[in-house]
Amino acid sequence: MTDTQSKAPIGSSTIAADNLHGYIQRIEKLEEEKAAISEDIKEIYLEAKGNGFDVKIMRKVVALRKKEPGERQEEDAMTDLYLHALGMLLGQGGGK
Amino acid sequence: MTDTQSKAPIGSSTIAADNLHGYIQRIEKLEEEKAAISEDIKEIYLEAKGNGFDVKIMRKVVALRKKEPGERQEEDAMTDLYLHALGMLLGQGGGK
Amino acid sequence: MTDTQSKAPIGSSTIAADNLHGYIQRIEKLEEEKAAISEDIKEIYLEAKGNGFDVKIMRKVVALRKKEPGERQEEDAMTDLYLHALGMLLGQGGGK
Amino acid sequence: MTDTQSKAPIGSSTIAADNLHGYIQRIEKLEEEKAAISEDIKEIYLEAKGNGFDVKIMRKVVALRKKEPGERQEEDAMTDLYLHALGMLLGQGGGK
DNA sequence: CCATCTGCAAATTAAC
DNA sequence: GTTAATTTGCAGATGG
Repeated sequence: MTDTQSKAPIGSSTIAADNLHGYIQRIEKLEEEKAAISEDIKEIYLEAKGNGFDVKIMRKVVALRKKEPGERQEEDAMTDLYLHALGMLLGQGGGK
Repeated sequence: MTDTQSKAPIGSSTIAADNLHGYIQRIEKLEEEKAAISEDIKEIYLEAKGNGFDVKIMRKVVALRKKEPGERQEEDAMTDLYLHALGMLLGQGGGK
Repeated sequence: MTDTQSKAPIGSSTIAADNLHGYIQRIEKLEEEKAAISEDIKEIYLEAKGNGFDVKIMRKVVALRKKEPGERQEEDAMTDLYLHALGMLLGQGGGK
Repeated sequence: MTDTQSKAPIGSSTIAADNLHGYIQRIEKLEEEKAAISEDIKEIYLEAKGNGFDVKIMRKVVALRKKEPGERQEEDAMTDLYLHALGMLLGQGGGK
């Protein structure tokens, strides 16, 4: 197994540079797509605004709907955590 | 009364609610796509890392390429100016 | 009123450089203090751990206590927002 | 059995709770101080901005000064290497 | 237009 | 050493 293959990224060969190029290009492509989507979202908000809706509230609603499921998870995690702590206080294994 | 028809969700709440729903759904769909793309980007960085590249530097490179050359130079010049004012920048050629 | 006084920070005079120096020094001083406090906090956690407590849980508890008051505010804000949205749907002022 | 005395909050929950309380209080006190310092720092940046300095650049400068010179050069060299591999870095002197 | 605030992305740091 | 969590910096939006 040669050095070129195993690890060394740049400096030893142009293969590494090609790889880097590939990675960067793929990333930049995806970032463009992401930016385009952000644009689309903004346009929808504008359209909604044009139809009389309140953009700020809409954003809040979207944020809320995104959070709701996660919040339950967080609560569960806290419950587990408290149970764990309780177990510790009542004499279970030496607190880690 | 033209107000009801022409512009507003107001007054005919069902239609308004439907429209709102539509907007929200379109937005949430797009946000999902955006999140998926972010995931893809992260994976590419991971893959690159697995092949020996330095993720932090790659991010830096991507950021640099995103900036207009002029903007970049301006920022660099300003930074140099500040460093110079502080008595740093003793002539270490390296400059990023 | 001369240029030196009004705005231009660097390039025109050494006064600006001195000011910059002062700002940076004050900032760095404060950041050191901040880092020292972070160290102190870490030590307390270690001490607690040495006495059998679970550091991860303690961190969660501290975080929770920090959030609790704010969460009530957030809930209130959301309630207001919903009331507002409801008002909008029922025919009150044209959504901005 | 010395365990109860020597090490653990376990088994004597009141004492443990008291200890825990003490730790939490000390931590919260320190975190308040830390937050206050962060506020002070922000104010200094604001003040500098009011006197014509560029906050973003100042942050950059502070970050640069925090890094070991060697580390900094290494990072810069690596960035150059990557940019070079991508065919950029055509000789535009400015480079920070 | 400036300042403040929220939400997002990145970097640093801690836990495993 | 790698994932996960806290913290920090940045950008866009909002209100004065």
